[in-house]
Amino acid sequence: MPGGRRKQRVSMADVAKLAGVSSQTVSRVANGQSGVVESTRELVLAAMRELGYRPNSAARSLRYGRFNTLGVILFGLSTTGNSRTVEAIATQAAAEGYAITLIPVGVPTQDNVLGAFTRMGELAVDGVIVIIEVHLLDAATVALPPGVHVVVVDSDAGDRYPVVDTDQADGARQAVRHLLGLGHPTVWHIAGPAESFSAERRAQAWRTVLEEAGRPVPAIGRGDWSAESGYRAGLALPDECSAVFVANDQMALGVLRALHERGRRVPADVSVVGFDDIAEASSFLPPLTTVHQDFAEVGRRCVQALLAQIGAGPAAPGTDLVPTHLVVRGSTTGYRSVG
Amino acid sequence: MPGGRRKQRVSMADVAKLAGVSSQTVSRVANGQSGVVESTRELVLAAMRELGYRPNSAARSLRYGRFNTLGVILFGLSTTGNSRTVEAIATQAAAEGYAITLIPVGVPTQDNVLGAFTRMGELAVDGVIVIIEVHLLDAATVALPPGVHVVVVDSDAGDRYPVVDTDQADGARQAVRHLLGLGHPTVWHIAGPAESFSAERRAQAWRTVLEEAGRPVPAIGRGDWSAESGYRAGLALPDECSAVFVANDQMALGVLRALHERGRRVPADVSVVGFDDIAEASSFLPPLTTVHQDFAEVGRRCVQALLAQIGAGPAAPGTDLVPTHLVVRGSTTGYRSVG
DNA sequence: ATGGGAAATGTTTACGCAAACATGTGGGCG
DNA sequence: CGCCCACATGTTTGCGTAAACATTTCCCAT
Repeated sequence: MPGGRRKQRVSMADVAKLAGVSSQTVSRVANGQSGVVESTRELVLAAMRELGYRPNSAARSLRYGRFNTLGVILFGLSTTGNSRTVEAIATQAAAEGYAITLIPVGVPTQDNVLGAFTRMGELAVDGVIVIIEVHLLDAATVALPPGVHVVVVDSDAGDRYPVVDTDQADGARQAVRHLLGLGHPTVWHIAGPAESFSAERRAQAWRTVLEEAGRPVPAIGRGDWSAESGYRAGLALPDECSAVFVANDQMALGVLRALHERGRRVPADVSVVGFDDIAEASSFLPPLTTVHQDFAEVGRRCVQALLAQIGAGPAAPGTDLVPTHLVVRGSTTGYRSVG
Repeated sequence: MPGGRRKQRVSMADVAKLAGVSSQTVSRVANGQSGVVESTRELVLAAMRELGYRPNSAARSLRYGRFNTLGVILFGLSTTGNSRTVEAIATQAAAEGYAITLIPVGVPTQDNVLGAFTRMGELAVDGVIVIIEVHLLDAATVALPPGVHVVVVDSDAGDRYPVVDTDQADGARQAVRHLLGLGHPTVWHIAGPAESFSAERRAQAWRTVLEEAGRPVPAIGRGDWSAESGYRAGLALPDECSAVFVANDQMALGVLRALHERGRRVPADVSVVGFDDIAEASSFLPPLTTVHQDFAEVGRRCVQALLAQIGAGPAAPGTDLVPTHLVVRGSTTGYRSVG
């Protein structure tokens, strides 16, 4: 029964023996180097096919000192932003000849982050992209093995590492100004969790715009990014609220439901703006006005920044902001004083 | 300028020299083997810390012949199911001491799939999980390098590989039976793309239940899983439709919007059932009755099945189905004859 | 024909780690 | 007091690859 017991992997030496050449010649053929006569090349290729030869990447990595792999440390793929960013990273990395290794951190405790960083030090990666939006990163950065190339997404570590991020603040500004421009006296805000940098940055921008416009700053609402939490926050909005900027689209969905249940029409009575522009936003009832994030571009820039580091040595800290833009749909309209 | 040029990585030999022991002793300490006296261990650990030693996983892999890494081939993380399955896979793999490498296939053409499989052959992975729901897999399987351990998700490759999948058919049956049980004369269906196995299996089960119940089988609608396509399909539903089973929650969202625009109330005039139970489903207007999929369990079983193969040799083909269950919310209600 | 030289191919070596085997060291027991 | 054994530590070796260097081949110019 052939194949019952898996044979050893085929090495260059095996191919060389079958082809009757030296293993170095096999190596040359495998790497497409010149200096191998056509007939020999054919011979070697035939032997490779016959034996099903596949290069051993461990040996190759050992030889070259590089893995052609990037690590991505994150908490979860469940948030829209993360999965889309990771997808873009994977795609861009593949285009550059790199594979990506996922290093999930289960629960966002500091211990776990430290553990992931430690493990990562032993992983076969040439560089790391950290997608950890919470403040935990602060304390953990000290544990990052020295000499490891790092790019951080969505954080305020811009003083220590190269950071790529969506221009959260500008997106929030656009959202709030849009609502003020529609004549609303002020704008309520339902923010994400306090530990999140994005949430803080969006909330901060919201507050600043209101203050600069001399408008009252209403009490802030809080959610945990989930639609359910948005629903609860929506129920808590006061009756005089005519415009609300919600920190992400999922929570905005919950807000729409809460307002609906309270008999408040959107946008006639209340205008709602979200953030992210998830694919479903245009199918909400009503279609959601929201801030579009270019996750793909974030992923792309991450990879480029990291590869640049790997190629040219450590990069200067700093923040690279990807622009956002407001997409106006049906959930916002001009202010009409409430009876 | 120290650090301007990155120093060579620290090897066991460096640590050994500093600690004044042999590299083998360093190896023993690094792997926590017994047979090293405490004082020596301390010495070595101190040297490791001082030099910032980190084991080289390429050398380790070369030595052991294993990578402790699993590959995941997929088209994209943009679908809810994929990203949640991948997350579960990553988590479970991490718990078992394995990292996971993502191998994205950009556009689902056969060439690209073949390319990914070829590349994968050269990747540093001990096994592969294939998450490719479309029929393209058929032709591509021939390209899977022999001797590579494989588990497939969401496919009909059960005759060739071990397959783990959600029990699509049973979920669809529950959905349709629920609607019939509410008194609806028949049930419309908006299916996913024809190339998708899941879509086909859900549609097939829908048809079978109707036929077994002796009900008329209405013309099938089609979408591409997106909310937008669900919207279009919803606009196309005939007026006499009182119950519709939509192949995923995103499309169901679009259907809800379409029905709303047409002035048809849900669930009073039309009952709607989705599939997936995404987190947002409970915040739709109205909250969506849908079939819950346990993506986490799928991911877990994938990893377990794959590791079992790696440990014990090739596994028999076959399909491992993860149960689903219907979650009844506000989008379905008893049939009332229309006008 | 013959020497020179370029092109083709072969041989040696090191990458970092750890198993297998070899050596050293000290303590217990007859 | 001496022998032997258990345990600590050192040395050798090979995993698969490819750079660096060595050798062979063969064609061409003289």
